[in-house]
Amino acid sequence: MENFRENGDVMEQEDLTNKEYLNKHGLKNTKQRNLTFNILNQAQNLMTAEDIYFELRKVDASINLSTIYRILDIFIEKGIALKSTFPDNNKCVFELNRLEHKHHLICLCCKKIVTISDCPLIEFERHVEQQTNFNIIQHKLEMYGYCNDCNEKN
Amino acid sequence: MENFRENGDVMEQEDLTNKEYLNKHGLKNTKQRNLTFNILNQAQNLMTAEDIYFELRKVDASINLSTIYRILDIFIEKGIALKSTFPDNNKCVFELNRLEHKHHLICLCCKKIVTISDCPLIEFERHVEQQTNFNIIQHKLEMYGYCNDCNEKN
DNA sequence: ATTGATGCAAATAATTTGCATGTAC
DNA sequence: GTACATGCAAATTATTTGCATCAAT
Repeated sequence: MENFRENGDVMEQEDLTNKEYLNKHGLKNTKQRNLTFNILNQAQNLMTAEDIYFELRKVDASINLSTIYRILDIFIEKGIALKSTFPDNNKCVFELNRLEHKHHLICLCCKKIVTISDCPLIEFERHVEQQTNFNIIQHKLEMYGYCNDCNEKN
Repeated sequence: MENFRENGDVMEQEDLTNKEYLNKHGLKNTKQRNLTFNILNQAQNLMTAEDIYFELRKVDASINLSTIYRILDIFIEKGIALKSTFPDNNKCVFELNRLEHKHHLICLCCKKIVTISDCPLIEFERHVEQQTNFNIIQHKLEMYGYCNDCNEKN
């Protein structure tokens, strides 16, 4: 039911098994990658490598944190996942690269993160593709400011 | 000569001394903050905390790296500066929050970073402000894909 | 059979912190 | 004078790496 962006095309994840999806990206279909993909796919929020690790340990106690890092690196290189950092802490957070993606608005004062569903960038992406000859497959937009509560307090 | 975004308004940096600018943000005007601001203001590229540190040491050998980190934290909290991380290495890079800002397009394969001068987000920012009651003062947009060279190789 | 992936343990390196001293207001 | 900023040294912690073993193709 989820849509993924795939080299400029829309790809229906339900059309492919995880194995097919991984193989398509030149990746072996290992248990660890499969599980990591599933966790990210089900995630409601951005997850740190450790969050993913703790989830995976529930399923398989032998899994290792450095494996998660290696999987995330390769997912990022393939454009399967996206990595961000937010002010406040320096952990990285990860999410799948989806067609139906969200952006984030962060309060610089209280660090509250608000999710924005609209995305104004579809056309702009095309424009940049033509201008640069890149094949663009994802983007990340973060907006920063002060929320109403913090504005009123100051 | 540089324009800075300041609580939704455009502010001409040349109108204010660094001291006035820092004070306006509730910050004491210390030598270290003043120098850090100048370095970031003159920077052509994104700088790491260490880059800034090495530049500052040319001017004042007694300056300390942890001070730079503290200054950057506070600049970020005030919306004076912006922090990013790129795939490949996990150092953070910093830049001033300018009206005339750039965005980045990154090749997931060779990690090349291309600078995009257009920004399609001015109106969208207003829209999100109304929707969320935030006072938005900056944003960060990164696009990811594969460059022409890497596409041809694969 | 081959190539690449994983677990483990140890290393690395970026960033943070406690505290005594210094400095802007 | 007071409140906050800095330098220093030490601590923390996220992330990476080398290597032997294991698993997918």
